[in-house]
Amino acid sequence: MGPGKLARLIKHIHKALHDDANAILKPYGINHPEYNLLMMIYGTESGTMLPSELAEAAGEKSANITRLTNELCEKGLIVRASSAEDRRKVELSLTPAGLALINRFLPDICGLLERQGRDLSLTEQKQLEKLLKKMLNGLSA
Amino acid sequence: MGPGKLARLIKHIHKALHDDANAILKPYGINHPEYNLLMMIYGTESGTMLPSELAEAAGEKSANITRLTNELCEKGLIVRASSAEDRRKVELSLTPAGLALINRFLPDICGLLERQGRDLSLTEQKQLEKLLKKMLNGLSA
DNA sequence: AACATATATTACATATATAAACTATAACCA
DNA sequence: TGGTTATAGTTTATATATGTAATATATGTT
Repeated sequence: MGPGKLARLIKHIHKALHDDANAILKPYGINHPEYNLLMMIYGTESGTMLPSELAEAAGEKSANITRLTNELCEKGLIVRASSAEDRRKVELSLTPAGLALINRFLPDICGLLERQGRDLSLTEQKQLEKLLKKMLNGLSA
Repeated sequence: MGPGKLARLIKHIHKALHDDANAILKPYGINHPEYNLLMMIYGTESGTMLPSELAEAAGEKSANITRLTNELCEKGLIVRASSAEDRRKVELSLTPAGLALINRFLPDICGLLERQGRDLSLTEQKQLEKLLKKMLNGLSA
């Protein structure tokens, strides 16, 4: 195998995923990083996440999280509330408008996800996920 | 599988690969995108590539290629020469200094590539490459 | 010659990374 | 208690990276 071949493949796929997602999300007024944050909050039990948790999960720097969450707040999609137990912490949660937006773009996103996986069987997707996880283990992150 | 799980894995791996490569390359005065361009020219038969070919192969916009190749020119690692057959075209090739730099950082890079694959057997690496290629087919790029 | 196309660059706008300083709160400990 | 240190998040400034659109130049076409 050519040196760095896996790295190049990953780069191309990452770019394609990013561009496709941005194209779909643009009509909804958000970009891919903002979408990721919304979906992470959406996916929690409690309905809230801390900026530090988002930074960890999204692989972004805290300064970027502040910028991105500022944008989401200005758009009225999420709100900040200081935690009752530890008032240094900031709990981020979806507004009704944020939830409504998710429900509006979800069909489009599901279509995208389906297209992304259409060339792989379910078994292959599982296998790919397993291998990627294994690969990630060996890396600095 | 959670929706977008593959996309998140790809994102994290891409970031880790990018950061690791940048850390290794920094002492040599170049970054990961610049390294990619050098290695692509290095890998050709003719020893030269056009900006448009680099853009295609690297998945970068042509404006980015101009910027990156400017930097490489200023560092004396590559040179521009207008093509004899079609003077719109610009042929990019390595200088002796560029070639020497590649030979200097190659051992470090090989070490990195080995570490990146250390958690996967050769069979698994082949399998992963196959699945990634298949996935890339379904994407817009 | 006039027009359309291809290639690369330029100028501008946006996005992201990095690092330092700052606010507020919490934890610790003598 | 009072004083120190640590943590969470934001803010600010700066640097780097990338994307978009318009421009210049060369080529091909009719």
